[in-house]
Amino acid sequence: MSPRKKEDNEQIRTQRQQQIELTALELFALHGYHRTSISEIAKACDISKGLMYNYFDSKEALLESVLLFVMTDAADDIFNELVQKSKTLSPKKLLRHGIELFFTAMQVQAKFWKLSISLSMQVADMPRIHSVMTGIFQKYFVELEALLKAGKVENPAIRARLIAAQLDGIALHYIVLGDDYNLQAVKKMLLNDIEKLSNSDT
Amino acid sequence: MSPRKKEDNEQIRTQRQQQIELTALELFALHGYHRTSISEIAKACDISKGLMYNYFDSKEALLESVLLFVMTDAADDIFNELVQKSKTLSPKKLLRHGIELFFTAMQVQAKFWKLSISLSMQVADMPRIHSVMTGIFQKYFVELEALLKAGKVENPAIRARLIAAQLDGIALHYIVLGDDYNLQAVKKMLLNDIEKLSNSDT
Amino acid sequence: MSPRKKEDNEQIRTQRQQQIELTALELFALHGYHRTSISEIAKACDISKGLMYNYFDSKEALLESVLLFVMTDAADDIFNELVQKSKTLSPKKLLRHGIELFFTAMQVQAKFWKLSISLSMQVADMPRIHSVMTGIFQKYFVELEALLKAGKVENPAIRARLIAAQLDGIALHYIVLGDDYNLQAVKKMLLNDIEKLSNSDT
Amino acid sequence: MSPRKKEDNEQIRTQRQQQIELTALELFALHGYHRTSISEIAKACDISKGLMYNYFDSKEALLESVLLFVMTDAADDIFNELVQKSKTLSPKKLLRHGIELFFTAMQVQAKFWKLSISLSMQVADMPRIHSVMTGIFQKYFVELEALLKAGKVENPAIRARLIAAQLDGIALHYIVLGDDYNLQAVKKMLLNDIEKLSNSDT
DNA sequence: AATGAATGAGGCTTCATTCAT
DNA sequence: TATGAATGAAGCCTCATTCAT
Repeated sequence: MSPRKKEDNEQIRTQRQQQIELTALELFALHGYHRTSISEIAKACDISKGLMYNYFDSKEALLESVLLFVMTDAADDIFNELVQKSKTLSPKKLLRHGIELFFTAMQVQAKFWKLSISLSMQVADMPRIHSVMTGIFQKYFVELEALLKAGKVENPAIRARLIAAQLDGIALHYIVLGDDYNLQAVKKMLLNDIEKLSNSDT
Repeated sequence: MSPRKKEDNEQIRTQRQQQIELTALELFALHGYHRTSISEIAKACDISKGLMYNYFDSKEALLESVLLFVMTDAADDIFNELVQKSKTLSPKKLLRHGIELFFTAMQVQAKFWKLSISLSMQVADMPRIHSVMTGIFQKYFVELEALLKAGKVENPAIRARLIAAQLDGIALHYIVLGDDYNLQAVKKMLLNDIEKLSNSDT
Repeated sequence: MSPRKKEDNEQIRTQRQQQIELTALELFALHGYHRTSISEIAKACDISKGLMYNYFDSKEALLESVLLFVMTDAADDIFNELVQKSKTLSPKKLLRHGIELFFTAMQVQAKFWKLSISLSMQVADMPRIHSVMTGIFQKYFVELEALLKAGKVENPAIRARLIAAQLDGIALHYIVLGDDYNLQAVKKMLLNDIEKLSNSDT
Repeated sequence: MSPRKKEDNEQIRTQRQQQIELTALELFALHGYHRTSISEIAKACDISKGLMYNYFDSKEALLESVLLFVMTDAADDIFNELVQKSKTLSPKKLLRHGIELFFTAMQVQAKFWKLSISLSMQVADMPRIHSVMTGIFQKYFVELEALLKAGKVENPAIRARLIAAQLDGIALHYIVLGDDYNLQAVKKMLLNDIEKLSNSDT
């Protein structure tokens, strides 16, 4: 009945959607959400403006999609790898490894952090986006807390928040200051701190 | 023609300018830079749109001015108070006091943080703003470093960056999560950590 | 290749076309011609947008078709019923019956009236639609005139126009004011007037 | 203080507003509300699109303004003249005169009628416009009712609705059919009917 | 016959900025 | 110094229509 086969269409849709999301992530992260126009994204995707609305109901819906995409596909990577390793590594080493992953991701997936942080400041007017953002942070806390609990760290809930804040703060400074920021030295000291933390608990 | 003396005029000018900056800060922080129009600011100041351009060349120039104002007048408050106290308090107590000031400021001057952080993400396109922002952070690091050096903390330069990151990370989470974030518990643990840090140095 | 016989195909085509017209009438009347999109109609018909153009060359052609359909199939109902009754009823009773039919139709087929009237105002730009509309009115006059002539009413041509105007005016007010309009009282008085009219002619 | 004097500005505003409203009335009536774009109106006024929004918050607000303007400035003319004459004419002659005024207005102010009628069909989605429209009709009924009551016509409330419907129906047909509609003959018969109506009440 | 991805023109609206006064 | 009318570019979004399959 259908001319272009159904699977073909579905594939086209999926590909296009991902293409738009990736491009939007790129541009949102680079210039910020408000400075990036639908036109720009469409042009970067080499499609018409109108087609954007075949895939996303509005600019805000696109943003939401990008955030969810990034959260599930990108942020999860760290935790997934940790989950894999968790079978072989001790909690202590796992935490250390997790932090190292964070530093790598921060540099590699700078886009994600930049977008997340910049958005997190201006989402009061966008309730759906705000709830996605808080979801990201809360999940982050919870997973870290589980890791710390496994490592028998004292007061893991609050400690998780402190470590998360530490990491996000570093990311923030790194994003703003770029290579002027001595990331390696900071990382080294942080790992050293964490080491002591675990020691003091054993 | 001009019964008002020159000095009066200059004073009025300065006051107006500050009024505009304060209003802009308020609105930029509340709704974001892009969502705040010159019209809104003018209306909130009870002056005409045209007059705005008598004081600031452009919206971006106003933003720059706001940031500078905020950096010199607002952010300095913490350090100034610390400088005052530095004559009577030990470095250890001074650091503790500084952190407590930070937490107070974070809650009281949330506007400033929100604006600063959100802007700091999107300034690649605004070089002047970017350089103001990096200036803010660098100054922040340097002053903290001096404090730590006085307290004989090891490796004060990097430690200063870590503490600053810790604080900014907490601010970031607090801004995003609001009262869902257990600020008091975090603060308590952080102070405890700092305490140990200083202890290990004595 | 085609196991379906030709006649079946034609039947399907005709059914589809009517289905589209009916759906379009519904939606045009509900939201207005301009606020109803081809997409909406297609979705309501559970067919694709593309297929719409297999049946109608353009949105305007669809409108024209809808109007013609409505004129021939819907408006005629009143007259057809009258024609049926005309064999048994006296002209006087026939007129009375016709008016009662009109009131019923106005309430039951409000869609038709709403669409017809609203379109009739804006057809200067749509000559084909305009000619369809004028055709509807002229036919209406002529049939009413015949009825009046049979009833020996004086000056039936102009009287037909007056009665038609009376009815359309009532419909207009009823459509705008809805149930705030005292339709029953108006109907009663109108029938009474008509009664007198016929009386004065006997 | 003010550069261009306040009165000047007010005058400019008033003139522009009226100019826009008049132009909009013209175009809305000619092509319908939905087919008339803000762009077109602006162009016809020889001003920028942007300026339109200095005077009206939205296209719908402009429409509302046009309707109110037309209702108070145009529709009132008939009643005002009647009020003037009411001191010298008998109610019977007054009604006759009113109807003659209506016919004149219908031809002279065709725009108003066309707009009103065409809008009245499609305002279900625009509550503010709908309430303006119903207000127009209700006022119309009430004033006519008062006139009839003064003329001691039986059941003036319903009779007012019937006459109003009669007039609006004639207007409707005249608008659609234009000069094919025998307006003079219809008018003559209508006046004759009204004459009888009053007679039968004396 | 049928689909729906894709286009592109056009619609409404906002807003930084200019300028006559 | 001060106003606010005016501009024009740009933004988001809708939709009739086309076309490859």
